[in-house]
Amino acid sequence: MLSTEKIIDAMSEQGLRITDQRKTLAKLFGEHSGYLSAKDVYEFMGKKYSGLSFDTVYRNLRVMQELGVLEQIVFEDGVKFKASCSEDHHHHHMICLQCEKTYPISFCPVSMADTPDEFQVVKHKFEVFGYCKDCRQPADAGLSVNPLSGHTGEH
Amino acid sequence: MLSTEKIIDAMSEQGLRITDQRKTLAKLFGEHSGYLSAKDVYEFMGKKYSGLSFDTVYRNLRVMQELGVLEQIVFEDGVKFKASCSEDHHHHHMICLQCEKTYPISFCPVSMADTPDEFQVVKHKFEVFGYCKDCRQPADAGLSVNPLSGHTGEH
DNA sequence: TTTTGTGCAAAGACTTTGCAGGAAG
DNA sequence: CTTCCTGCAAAGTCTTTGCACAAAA
Repeated sequence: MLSTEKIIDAMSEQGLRITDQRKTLAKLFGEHSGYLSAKDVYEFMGKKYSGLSFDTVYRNLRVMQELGVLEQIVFEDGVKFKASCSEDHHHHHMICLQCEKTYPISFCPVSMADTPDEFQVVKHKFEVFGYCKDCRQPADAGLSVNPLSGHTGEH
Repeated sequence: MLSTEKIIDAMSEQGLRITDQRKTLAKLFGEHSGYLSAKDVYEFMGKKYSGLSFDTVYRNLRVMQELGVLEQIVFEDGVKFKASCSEDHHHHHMICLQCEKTYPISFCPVSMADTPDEFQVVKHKFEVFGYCKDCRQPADAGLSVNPLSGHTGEH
């Protein structure tokens, strides 16, 4: 994941002005490895900047995403952001349903899925959801822990 | 994919009233194998029902999704619906970026991704995007056709 | 001092909710 | 004839845009 400094450097190199708010944003994402919604970010920033407006948060999130320092993912419950991965090789993720931190998976299933030749593969998505070691749930919490019985978006 | 009749039967069995609009909805999803947005559905239904209101479309889509006859997926550009899969075994999908039809993939990568024991796997998502045989794109259309170079949401 | 960022206000897109009349069973 | 469905109107949520002032380089 990109560090606070790398985020600031990247913004600076692209000619963006390094305002105090943007420094704080860089720090937030540089130190928080989970996903954050625009509202999360607004609430966090609001603690420091009393007159903060929502549109500036949106603008900065968008600028940072377009610049490539933030990744934007659409979850069922809305759009969320986190610092881009610094790993440069292709990989996938485990995502914790509690803290929304991500952990890399180096295995890539695409070559093993026998997609017929007449289907032109462009991109793919492989995500494993569950609870990380810090957020373990009781086994009987009503959620299956059998990897083959929990389904999301695979239909 | 569920047929028009199965959709209607399921709704009827659950005590839902089979109105003309709902018959048309069942027919739409029973015969269209791609994903449709609420707007798509509204526009289609609007051709037949002049005084149609958006909220009724939303209500019916939600009811049908909660009943299980429709599947709802969040794409980058919004929420979309299609008839539920009738296949009862676990599978994944190839999704055409042009027509948004889906094609089953029986291979499931979860067991092969070496998720550490301390990560409690709950569910997973594996989707392959591209162009189906009816929607092939020229190879130089600016989109990679290399399955290993196209990335979406895997970071 | 020039260019970009910010807050404010407003609007826009999408979705949900309360209500009263109308239709299904 | 009872219950559910529909359209209408309104409101709610999330996000974007235009403008004038303020701040960065």
